[in-house]
Amino acid sequence: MIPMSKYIPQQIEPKWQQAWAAQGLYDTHEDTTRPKWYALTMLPYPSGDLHTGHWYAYTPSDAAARFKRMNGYNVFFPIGFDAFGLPAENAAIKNGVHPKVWTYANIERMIAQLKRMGAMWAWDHMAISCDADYYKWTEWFFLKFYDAGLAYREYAPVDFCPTCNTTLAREQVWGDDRHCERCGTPVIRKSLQQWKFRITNYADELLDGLETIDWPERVKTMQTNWIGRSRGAEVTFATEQGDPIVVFTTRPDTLWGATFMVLAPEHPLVDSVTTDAQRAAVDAYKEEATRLDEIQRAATDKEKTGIFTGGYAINPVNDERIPIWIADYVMMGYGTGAIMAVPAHDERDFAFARKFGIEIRRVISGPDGATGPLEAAYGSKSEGELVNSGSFTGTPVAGAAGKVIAWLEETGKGKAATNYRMRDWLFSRQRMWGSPIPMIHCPTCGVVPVPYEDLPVLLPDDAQFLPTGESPLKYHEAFLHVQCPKCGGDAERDTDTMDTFMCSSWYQYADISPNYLPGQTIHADSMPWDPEKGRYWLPVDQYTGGIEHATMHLLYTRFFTKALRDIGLVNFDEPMVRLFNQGMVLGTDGEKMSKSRGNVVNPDDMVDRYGADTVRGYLMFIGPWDQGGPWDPKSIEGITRFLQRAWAVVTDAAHNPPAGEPSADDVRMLERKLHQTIIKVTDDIGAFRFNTAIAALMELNNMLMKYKETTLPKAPIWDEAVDSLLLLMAPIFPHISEELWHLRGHEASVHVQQWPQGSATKAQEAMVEIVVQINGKIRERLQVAPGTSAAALEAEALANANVLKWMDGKAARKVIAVPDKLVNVVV
RNA sequence: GCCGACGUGGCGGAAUGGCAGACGCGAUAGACUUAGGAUCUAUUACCUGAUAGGGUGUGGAGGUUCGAGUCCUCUCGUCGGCACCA
Repeated sequence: MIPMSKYIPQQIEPKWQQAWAAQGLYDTHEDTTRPKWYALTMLPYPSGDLHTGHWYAYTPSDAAARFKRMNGYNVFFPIGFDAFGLPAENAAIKNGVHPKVWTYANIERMIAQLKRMGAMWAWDHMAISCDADYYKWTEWFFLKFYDAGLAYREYAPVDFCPTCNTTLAREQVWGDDRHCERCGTPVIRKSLQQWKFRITNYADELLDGLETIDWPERVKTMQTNWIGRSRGAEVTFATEQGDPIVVFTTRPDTLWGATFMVLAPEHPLVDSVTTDAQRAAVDAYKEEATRLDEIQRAATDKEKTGIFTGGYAINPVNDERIPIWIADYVMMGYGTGAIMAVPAHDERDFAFARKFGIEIRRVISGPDGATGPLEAAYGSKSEGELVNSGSFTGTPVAGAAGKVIAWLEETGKGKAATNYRMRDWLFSRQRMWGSPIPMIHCPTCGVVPVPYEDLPVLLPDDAQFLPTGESPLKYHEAFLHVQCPKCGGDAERDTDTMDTFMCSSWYQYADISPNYLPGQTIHADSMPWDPEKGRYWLPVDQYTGGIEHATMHLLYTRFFTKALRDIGLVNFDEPMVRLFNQGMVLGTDGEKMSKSRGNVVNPDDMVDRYGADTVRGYLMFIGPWDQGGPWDPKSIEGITRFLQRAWAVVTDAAHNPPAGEPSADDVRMLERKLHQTIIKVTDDIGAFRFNTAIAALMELNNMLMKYKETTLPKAPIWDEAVDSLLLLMAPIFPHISEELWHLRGHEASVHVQQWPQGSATKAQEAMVEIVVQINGKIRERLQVAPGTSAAALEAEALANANVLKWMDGKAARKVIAVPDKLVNVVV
């Protein structure tokens, strides 16, 4: 007899967490007899305080991992820290503590907080990206990319955050006001020497690969937009002097409508095409364009400006002479920095031509055959046909572009071309707390890579942090000065560090065997992780994390994996087979939790009060995981009550059983409910629908609660139901289910048990209720055996007195009968 | 401007085209209790009605269907992404 007792999570949770750790219950072992499952959640930054958002990201993914494990998978579920980053450095400047000290203190604190979640993480595989034996490999990857021609250094205008005092990648500049993704400050433009990765080499593959992975459509759409592939043609115009000017166009079918050409103000041919008469005005315009920042230039509602260069270009399709203008609506950074302007069929060119009185020549007829003057640009690609277009006149516009491209290629006037919106990944950061870029600048030899054998380039532990806005590495003599590996002469190290997205691009590989080959000399042909373990575990089967990384981390890590494949380190194309984006848990007021709003819910307080199981369960109960939702301080009580009732079901039942035997009907009813619950919970957890899984668990428990003082607990089905309930609860509520499992006399952990098998036959209702509708309105309900045929249902319905009453003597015009569902009589 | 997601009780939410509102919170009434912000029982979309019953109802307007929260068209609103990208 299980003694009656009370559910006190504060007693059982630490007890089981310690027991699990002592037993090594969650240690990872390769095991070829079971299918592997690599489950990973985006690693946290060690800010020093775990917030509710972390709980919302991690505890459901833990439940999903536990579920997989109980379903026979050998699950690898690592945790670690994405530990480089600016907050550590800012703290150093403020408090004079080295970022390393600050970071590792935070990590220690956060590990303690994370452990309270009761998750099944493989702590023996924890990777920390600021460990020297981790960033040794980050540097190694850089050198491999450099050797493969994927890393290059370029002097160009770049986005710079004046608050973070560093350059940013385009992906890290957000919103209409072009602000810094991490601090919100609007960025400024600076021209600097910066390191970039040729992610654009993989643009097509990054786009096409989206079709092969099971990722949310939202992320795929965002990446598709971000990559921004557009297909068209490059057409070579010529200046009157004979210099070629290549333009990119998506509408080669409108070439005959080009009435002028526009160059970006920065275009290299501007000076040579400009006539002396126009030179002063052109120079003034160029200066004005440089002065305007990107935001002002990019404002779409801005009035078009531009100036005639005095020069002319020859349109290769008809040898027409067209004026060359410069205008800031043409960007040097996209396409070729030059366009053919077809005002009749492009909105922007139309506005420009209207303003400056340039000819608008129609080369596509309207859907009605109209060829008259246009009041607005007509851009249809499907309706109308080409007019005034030489030998192409009369070609339907649908498909015309392809025909024109073929002709351009035949005649050598142009060729098919594809352009991308995405740019190369600028990853140099002018900050100290990141992985050093292992490059040396030698006055004699130029830029020289650090030899692989000399890795890692270590960050100095004695750097001085001053509020100058500049990296301490620039002033650290011991770090800075180095002998050139090539000529042996005095040289300097690169003082930029890598974007932390470089570190997080490969943590899924680091986790396999963290800090691989610690302290050892590594070479160009070394392997950054244990190859045998890698073959077993990779790639990641299920990745989870926030959508905010859609065009940053989630794009970079895909690029990284494709580059590793081409270098020969992995044999797959995509790092994460499946992705799930959880939503955001909001404050009580429905707004994003923030200190300034004062709506922050501290998870540690909640765990102190309710226990981890309640917090876990409540977060999963709020709503669909990908939707997020507001924290309701009252609603969480419902989960605590549920757990208390589950406790009561186990500990109270059959203390004072009434005399007699349980009825067969009751036994059957409980069996039915049990199997319905198993089927529902299995489906739901498998699809991350934790909210409805918990609702189903509550329903089963409510039934057990209702019958616990009856004779039913004497029946074997009772024990089966209670044990199954605990098994079904185990992924979401690991502590209480473990405690109750043992209270019921089981020896082995609930978490190593087999997931219960639901039986559709046993879940079948004895009688089903058939709704009878007259003209779609419910008028009667029939109890019939499941599977009763449509014909039998129809007969029974039409014989029913109440049905006949509502039919009001009219004949049935049509009867729809659906077995186990309904009968609809149309009169 | 373009693309995408989402609009259901007082609240969070549930519903393979087939009984709208599961489950939970809150509320109301009752039981137990010295007490209750504990626990248990019952009720709880709205209108009407004493009950039975009847009617209405998933942002709005149409449509498809025997039948629509679900599918289609238009529209309003909220949120997100992209945007002088040629």
